[in-house]
Amino acid sequence: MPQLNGGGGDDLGANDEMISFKDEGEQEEKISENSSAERDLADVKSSLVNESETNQNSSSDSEAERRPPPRSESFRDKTRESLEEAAKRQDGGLFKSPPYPGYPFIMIPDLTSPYLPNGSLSPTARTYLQMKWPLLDVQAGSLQSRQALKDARSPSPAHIVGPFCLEFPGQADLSLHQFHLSNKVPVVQHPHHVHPLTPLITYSNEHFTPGNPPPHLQADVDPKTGIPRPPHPSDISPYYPLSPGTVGQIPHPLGWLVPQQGQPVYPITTGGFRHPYPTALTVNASMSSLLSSRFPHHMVPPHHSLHTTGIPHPAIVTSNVKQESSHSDIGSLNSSKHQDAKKEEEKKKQPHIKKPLNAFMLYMKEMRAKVVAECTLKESAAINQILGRRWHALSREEQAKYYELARKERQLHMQLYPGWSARDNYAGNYQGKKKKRKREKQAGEGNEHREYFPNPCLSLPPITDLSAPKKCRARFGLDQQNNWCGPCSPNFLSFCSNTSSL
DNA sequence: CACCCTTTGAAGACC
DNA sequence: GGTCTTCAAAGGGTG
Repeated sequence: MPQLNGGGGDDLGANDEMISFKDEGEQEEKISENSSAERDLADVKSSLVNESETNQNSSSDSEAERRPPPRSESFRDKTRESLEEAAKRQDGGLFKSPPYPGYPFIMIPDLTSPYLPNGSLSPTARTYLQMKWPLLDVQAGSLQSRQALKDARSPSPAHIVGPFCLEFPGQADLSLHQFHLSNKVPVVQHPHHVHPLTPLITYSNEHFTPGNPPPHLQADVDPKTGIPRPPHPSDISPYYPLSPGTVGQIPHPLGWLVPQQGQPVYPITTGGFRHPYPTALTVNASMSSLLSSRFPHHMVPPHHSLHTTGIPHPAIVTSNVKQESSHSDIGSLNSSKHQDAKKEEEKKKQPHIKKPLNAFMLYMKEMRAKVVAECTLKESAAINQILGRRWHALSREEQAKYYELARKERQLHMQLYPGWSARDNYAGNYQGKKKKRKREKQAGEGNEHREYFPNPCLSLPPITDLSAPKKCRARFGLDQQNNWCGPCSPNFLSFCSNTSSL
């Protein structure tokens, strides 16, 4: 289990002890197991890398280099080297080896170890935790069961297996040091060179016997994949004291948690959250002090309820509603209309809580600037195509970082907005900015079965949607085949099979 | 000015 | 349970 070098209380030292592979044999086994699948994936991925991209990124290229080498031994060695490098680089000692072979993504520090013999938190641990998980100091309490439920179905991509690779600190990929989750926050180099993804990084197994994980972790296994899952943040929250002053000094990997340079980067909602949001989520004293120290008083309501604390979150977007005008209109409305208007108004007052970003979105956010800089492209659609391909070209370990980060985002989002559902943002529910979805149009135009020709500069072959027949079947059902479009109808299929056999 | 485009992933809806 | 749809970000393009 990852942990801080807290046991001895000597925070940043003892670099040479950091990479202790007590479970090396076991780990090697697991790596070997995964290596073939990893090779396959790497092959598939490398085949996805188009020429234009590789040309564009001759400097980087290194995507191929970054991919895990086929040999597990060299992979392990490389990992070890990277770990050592990383450890030397990372303020000495915060980053340690992946102690849990079975915990591919374990990045939560061992929170039993950061404490000094006298019971207090070691300075390093305290600083680290304050930096990385300021908002996780939430007394999750009632949330835990719910979260556990969600955890069980939270994504754990089957292709992401094996020990978490710490190669990235050793990579000269600046972008990884620029990671920000915040909206509209300029990408900047991390001042302390603390990897922004540090929550994803494992620590020394000093206090862990690989085969004997803590009980609360043992039980945390993805029921679908069987892959052990890292503990969710609420597990660590009780050990996560905050003191105002230290947090703001270092940009948070989840950038929105900490206002950048004192700017209210994210709009503070004055309307609070809608009623269904429970008040069970509370902020402990240290959290409150953090908030009150970092935000004006009017932003920090006196009472409990994290969601009413006015924590600036990028996910919150207040709709631009002219409340005054609606007030003046109310008088002229009859009672029913009045009520409707009132409801509508209240609806409009609700802040728009955005979906947490998924792994790819996080990746895009980080890499977009880099791609824009490398290419002359400015069109997001084209850039996103490139990013999509790069995403596939990423090694499993690199993708795992983003999956893990996204998972933490979701957990955090869930803690901040326990009652929120993605459904809330569906058109019709959200009264703010609404888009006319293209899908609606496509359904009528029947272009859902078209051949898809992506950006020609990406030199991709056209993709014929072979799964098309399933669409109408899913949409209308088997008993309404008369509603199926031509290509979806069984007759059409038999016709195609006949003609193809000719 | 609102929406489209384009990507992947998560979650909800639908059959 | 499988499939589809919507929405997350981004910003130039389009009507």
